Amino acid sequence: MSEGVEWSLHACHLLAEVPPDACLSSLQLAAFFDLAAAYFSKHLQALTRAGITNSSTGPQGGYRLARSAASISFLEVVEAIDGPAPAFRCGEIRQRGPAALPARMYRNPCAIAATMAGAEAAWRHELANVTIADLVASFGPKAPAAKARTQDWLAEATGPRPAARNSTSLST
Amino acid sequence: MSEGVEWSLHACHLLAEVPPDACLSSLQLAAFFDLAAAYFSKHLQALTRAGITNSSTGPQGGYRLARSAASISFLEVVEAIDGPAPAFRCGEIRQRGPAALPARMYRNPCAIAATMAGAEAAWRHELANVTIADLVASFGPKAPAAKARTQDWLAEATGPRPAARNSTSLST
DNA sequence: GGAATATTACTCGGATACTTTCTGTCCGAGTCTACCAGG
DNA sequence: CCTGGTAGACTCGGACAGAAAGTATCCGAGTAATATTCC
Repeated sequence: MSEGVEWSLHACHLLAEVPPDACLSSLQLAAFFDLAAAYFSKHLQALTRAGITNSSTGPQGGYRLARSAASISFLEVVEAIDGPAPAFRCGEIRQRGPAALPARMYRNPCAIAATMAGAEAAWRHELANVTIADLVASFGPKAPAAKARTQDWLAEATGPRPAARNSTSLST
Repeated sequence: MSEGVEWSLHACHLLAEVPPDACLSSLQLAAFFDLAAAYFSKHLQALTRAGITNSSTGPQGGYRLARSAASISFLEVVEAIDGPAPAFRCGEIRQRGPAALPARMYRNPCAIAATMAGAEAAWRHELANVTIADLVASFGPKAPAAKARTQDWLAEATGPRPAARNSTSLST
């Protein structure tokens, strides 16, 4: 599984903690998790393409959740990054080789493919039943210190306009 | 997921249909499914390394199941080919960045990693509950024609010694 | 004819290239903000 | 003082290299059956 899945889930969690009118740029998100900003933005683009996040350009622009955190499941994020294709792809090799029968004889699905599909369905079911909102809900009680720290960082990131922030530039 | 998983599961199914004293070489197995023999043997080696199959060298050698088909689960085969590592690997990125806390504060597992692990456990549970014997049991009733065809091919492959097969060689 | 032996052919196993996917980086198009000039 | 225009800087988005894993192939070590030779 792609590493970007982990990054994207954490990003969605953080975006869910942001006030609804504010947003975070890819640089801010990358800074929060200490990730390669350029590569991370690639995954954020995928989230936007999937309708999970919205993006705004220009100053004060960035990403925000496109809908409520309760409506975004883990599965959606995973599929947005890794694609909707199932991990196991049946090549129908049972229809090949000297002992094969005419194609019309294979009406039942391959038992191997069916089993793998069932396992994958169970996996997807688990991921579909957990949302970003669940993540947020468990964050406060389980890690109050981290939550407070995050809120402070968010207030710093979204609150003050960067109008007069570099009064003391380091010009030679 | 690697394509070799599909190949290996089909190979185990075919090996389960073979009489206990006989065995099939990698060339025979590859011929049955019309696969690249050299690459396919690589996966069969992995199955042997995992203790799923036994191998014999020399003429009349080949692969056979190392134990009963009922004791070989799909999960074992998948892990033999793709490795036992979980698909999702938690990079603990929550511990990075400017809002991170000292490492000792992170005693609870990452909620994201826990969710992904839970989904993967469900997937593994499904695969652990299906064995090669189940495959064999469903093969006959569901596809009698294919089963008969397979048995014929196996009788041809394991039965006659290839002593005097090339009486008409194509020499010049 | 029977048995021991050398030969032969066939098997697996690991070491070696090639392709696709994933990872990582960069620059351009578009947009909002802030500043400046004019009325 | 207010308004319009302009310049600037910041954002996303897609196009461009590098690394890793998966895919495909080959040849060598070892073994069991076979054919030969001798008794």
